Amino acid sequence: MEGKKLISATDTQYSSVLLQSLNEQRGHGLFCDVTVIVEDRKFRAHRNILSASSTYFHQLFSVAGQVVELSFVRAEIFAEILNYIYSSKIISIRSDLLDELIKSGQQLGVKFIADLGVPPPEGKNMPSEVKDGASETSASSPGQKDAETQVPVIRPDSQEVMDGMPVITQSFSLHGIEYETTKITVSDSDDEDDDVIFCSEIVPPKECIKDTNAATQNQPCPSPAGVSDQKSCGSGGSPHLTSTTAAQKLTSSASQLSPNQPQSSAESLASAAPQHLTPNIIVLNKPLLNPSLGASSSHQTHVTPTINLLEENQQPSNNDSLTEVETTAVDDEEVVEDDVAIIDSSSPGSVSSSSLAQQPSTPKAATTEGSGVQKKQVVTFSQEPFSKPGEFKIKISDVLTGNNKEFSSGIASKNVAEGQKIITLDTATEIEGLSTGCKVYANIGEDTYDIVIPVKGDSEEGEAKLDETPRTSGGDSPNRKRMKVKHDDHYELIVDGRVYYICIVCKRSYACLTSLRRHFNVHSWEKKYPCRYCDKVFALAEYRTKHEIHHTGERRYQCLTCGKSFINYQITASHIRSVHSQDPSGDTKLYRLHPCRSLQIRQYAYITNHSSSIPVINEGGIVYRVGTGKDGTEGTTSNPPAKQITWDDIFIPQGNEAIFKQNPSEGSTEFEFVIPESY
DNA sequence: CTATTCCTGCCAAATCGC
DNA sequence: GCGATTTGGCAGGAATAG
Repeated sequence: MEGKKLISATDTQYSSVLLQSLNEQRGHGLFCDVTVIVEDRKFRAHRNILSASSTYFHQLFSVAGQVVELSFVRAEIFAEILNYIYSSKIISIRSDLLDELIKSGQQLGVKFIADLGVPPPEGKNMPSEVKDGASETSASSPGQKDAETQVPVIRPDSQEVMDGMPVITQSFSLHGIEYETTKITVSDSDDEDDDVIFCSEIVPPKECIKDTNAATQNQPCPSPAGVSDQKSCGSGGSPHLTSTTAAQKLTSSASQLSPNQPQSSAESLASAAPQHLTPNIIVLNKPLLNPSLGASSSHQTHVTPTINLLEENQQPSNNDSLTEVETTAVDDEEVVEDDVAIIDSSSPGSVSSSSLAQQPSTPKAATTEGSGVQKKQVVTFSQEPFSKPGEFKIKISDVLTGNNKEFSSGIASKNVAEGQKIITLDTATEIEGLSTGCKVYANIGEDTYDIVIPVKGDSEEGEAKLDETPRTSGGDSPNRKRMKVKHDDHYELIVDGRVYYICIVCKRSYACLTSLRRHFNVHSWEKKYPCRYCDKVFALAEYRTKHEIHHTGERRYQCLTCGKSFINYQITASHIRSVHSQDPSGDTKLYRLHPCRSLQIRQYAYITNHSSSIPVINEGGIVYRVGTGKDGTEGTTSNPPAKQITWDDIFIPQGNEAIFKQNPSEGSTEFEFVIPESY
């Protein structure tokens, strides 16, 4: 016994080194597994880090996919918060942004930042004073240069650190630095993109992300990942280029996690709920369903689900409307107990109403939606005075929609006010299955709306399939029976028994899941469809096909009245309408669609990452299929393998009149076509 | 105004999985 | 072999560009 000792060793540097390493990884995009879209910026990060630092993300990632979007925080603020999460420091934030930072910290459940707004007990330096001090120091601040060094100094005893001197408490240090507009404007130009991840390019974050009013204007490209693959795709068939910049909201509030005492938590909820409202939130608490989750199991969870579905055409100019809504909609109080942060980032119901009322801040868009801009907003919030777990009001703000007629009819019938409708439900009747397919039932009058978040279990991605059927109890979506689900790419909104699939990224709704899947590739670029004749890459096979038609010049649409052939339906229809004054979409077929000769239809050949199937065209104009598809016969589903396509194959005349005339606008590509001039 | 592109419901063919 | 699922084409309306 003697001589045996227990030895403990603590690496005091470990945590900081670890954090630094993680931050470096973030900077290089290494192992980042989530993209947070804020305004039109994208932030790559690690789920674990975010969820460990933020109760909001902790909740959100129990249901969300790899792409989440926050609409209640501005990008520059979120950048600061993210920097803090990865560095434990808040560096050089403008004093006038501090309030917003604190508020966002509260919303996100980042305790440290949220606490900046809480007066420290007994005479410690108050962040509010800090803020004031910082702002005051703008006039005369002797110590600011030093403050720039950002060396935190812990001073256990409170000292007066006003007048621009760094304000330091036991738990944090905060420097007040004079903010110079011009200076910031200059510096942010390089810092601004620090956390913005476009495509696969990741710039290591620097520590100073300063404000810029023009921050959102300097985004180099609002395109989603994968755009870089598009090289010179230009306007020709690159729909993805415009797809993710809209003000889209996927937010989730931090629900309330209370410590062991159910009653106290209920009380806290009861006290907090009347004052708080969570705007556009999906809150799904794993602890609620899975008591085996360590610490979570000891907490009672209050869920404040809000689902905000907004859909609109990708009009960057509209981005702000809802963002403003969110930022104004939170007036938090925070209940913190011990180590468990209990965040109620919900907001007063009145604010919610205002948030919805602000929606018309884009009245123009709202009223034009009839032609295609679609907004669907479903917001649930706690019943104010009677808030109990599971009891919510749901508001549906729906701006219609040219496409989803049924959807609009279902909701729109509720009320219509200049395109925007706000529906307030009395109660939501049930919330269950939150972590594995959150399901929200909302009774609106006689109609029942089901909101389903079909999260695919714990699947990382790409493999979850089947097995999920029991997740949604109602058998609402037969399509999901054996659906292979590769991503958490959508929500399901069930309106009167009809299932609508909502893209999690842009919130577009689809009546068909296949349509959504097809669409989602615009965001994910999981599949890429390269043109076989040029560098262009498309997110949809059809776009590529149509584009390639322009290379080949084939005219498959033939007017039955005059025999003229056209390259696509639109031209054909236009011709029929203008020349023959007939309706091409009528019952009588006024045109004929010839089989595609130049292209191998139905190829099931696409590339995911490595493009190896782009044909090579030799000098003789012969197209060699290089590489193989799934089965080794790329593009030859219906043709013998290794078939060579020649330009003669491409320009086989169609019948007697199919003599192609190369339209300068459509066929003058990089290839020389020998085309008869007579047509 | 015209041409072009984008979008999405629908459909059929190809493929997958049992 | 069969049903389910995936894939891509088509129609036709809407949006956008010139």
